Amino acid sequence: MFIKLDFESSEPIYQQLVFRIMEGIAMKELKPGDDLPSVRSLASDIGINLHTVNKAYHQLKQEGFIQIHRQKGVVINPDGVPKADEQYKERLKKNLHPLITESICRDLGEEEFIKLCQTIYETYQGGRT
Amino acid sequence: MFIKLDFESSEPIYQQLVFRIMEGIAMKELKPGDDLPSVRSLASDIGINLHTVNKAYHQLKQEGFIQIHRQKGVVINPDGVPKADEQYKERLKKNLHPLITESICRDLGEEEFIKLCQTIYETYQGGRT
Amino acid sequence: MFIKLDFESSEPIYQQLVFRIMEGIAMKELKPGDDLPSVRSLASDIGINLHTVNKAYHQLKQEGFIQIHRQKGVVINPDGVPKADEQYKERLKKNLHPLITESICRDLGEEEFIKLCQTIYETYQGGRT
Amino acid sequence: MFIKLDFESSEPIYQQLVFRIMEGIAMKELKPGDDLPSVRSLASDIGINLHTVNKAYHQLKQEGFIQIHRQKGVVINPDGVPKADEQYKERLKKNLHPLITESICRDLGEEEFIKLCQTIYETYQGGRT
DNA sequence: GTGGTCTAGACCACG
DNA sequence: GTGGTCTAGACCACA
Repeated sequence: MFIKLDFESSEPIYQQLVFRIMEGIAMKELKPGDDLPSVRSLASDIGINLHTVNKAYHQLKQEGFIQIHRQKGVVINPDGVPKADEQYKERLKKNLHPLITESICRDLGEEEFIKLCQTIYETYQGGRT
Repeated sequence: MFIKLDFESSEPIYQQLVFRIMEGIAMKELKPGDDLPSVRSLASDIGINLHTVNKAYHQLKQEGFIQIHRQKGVVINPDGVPKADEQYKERLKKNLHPLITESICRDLGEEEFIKLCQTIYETYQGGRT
Repeated sequence: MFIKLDFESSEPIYQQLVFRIMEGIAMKELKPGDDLPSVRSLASDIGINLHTVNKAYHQLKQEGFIQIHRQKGVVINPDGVPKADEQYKERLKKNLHPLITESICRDLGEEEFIKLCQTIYETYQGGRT
Repeated sequence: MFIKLDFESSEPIYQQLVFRIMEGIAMKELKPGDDLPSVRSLASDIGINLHTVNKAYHQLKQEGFIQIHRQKGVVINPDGVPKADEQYKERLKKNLHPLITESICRDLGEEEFIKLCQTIYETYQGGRT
């Protein structure tokens, strides 16, 4: 797990962290049951405050990606991550909408948009090599 | 132009407003050269602060969607909206990335994801009905 | 809204605060749409840190009791509080279980236990007088 | 005595253990004078730390449920478990209060709440089957 | 050692 | 003035 954050970005650090960990899961670098570093060690590794890590972990817990055991630490949800349900699809749609709207305005066609998505999907094709 | 904002959303009002106007353009309800309501009238129509409308307009101007003339008012850029360039594609990719990452985690396949995008694209197919 | 907390208690302050606000709702002192004090003012009123209030508010938001508007402040969910669903009943049962278990051990009969519950329910009978 | 603990729960292990043993007593599986496993054997049976079992035992002793003899081991209090006194009722009430408060907020009526309690009481009706 | 809680103080975006 | 974020540092319960 190499975690690289962009401290210049307006995206909150804890949010970036959430996505970096999701990336690890999508990449199969992190598998159900795997340990995650403790809030303290991860915080000091990245050079951020432990509360920031905590917030990221709690959001991931909230969404069912990880489990937090009081004294033992943090693990990827051994039962696997919750599947996409209707609620998630709605959320996804709502997030996708403005991106597509602007793309249409800028004359970026459906085919090209989808090709772009596929490019990103390919990033995850092989998983860890 | 019916503009509906979600005041409960965590998305800033001005940002929502920007996208609503982009939607109008994508829907062909707003065409190059068309007038937009003045800051004042739009603000009072929607019932929001002047500054909020102002911020939205300036962001749209900044991105080349509209022109703001001191006395004549606000119009959709008569030369049309700037096309998608590499810089935009990069931005789009960056925004798309986390959405795709989470979808993969949640086992939402590429096909389904793309189908979802197409569903949204269809919304704009006919333009205003 | 008079909010009294027990700083000696082992129950976290933010948790107590959550229940005090729920009490206000149960008592009909707080009705859907009502404003709640800002995190800062409530914190200084009670004499605790604003982060503690924040945590309480976010838990209430999470459970659908309140809405947090970025700049406008905090209100009781205008659509009313979410009804008890199966999930809640399960949680309630799980919380009730040990209480009943110990009561049985201590020879406190079902009738007396229920009478005790009724006593508490009566507290809320009239609402605010 | 089958003891099942939920290591994912936020409830401390020793607390869960206390309630499991109370459950045994409420179920009449454990009767006054009965032996309990030694700290060591119970800990290794369940796969938890010695200290954790110790803490649970001492809490039970503190409340008069069990007796701990240096060499003879641990037994359920031969004089029976202490009856519910006023102090216990106060504690019970305090624990019940927030559960009832939230139930009222969620529109779960008194009748249904009591029915739920009765359901739990029934679990103990027949004792061990 | 772990996470949970609380405090204190700071800066920022928003409206 | 509002909530959102981040930092820093402290104490506690648990195992």
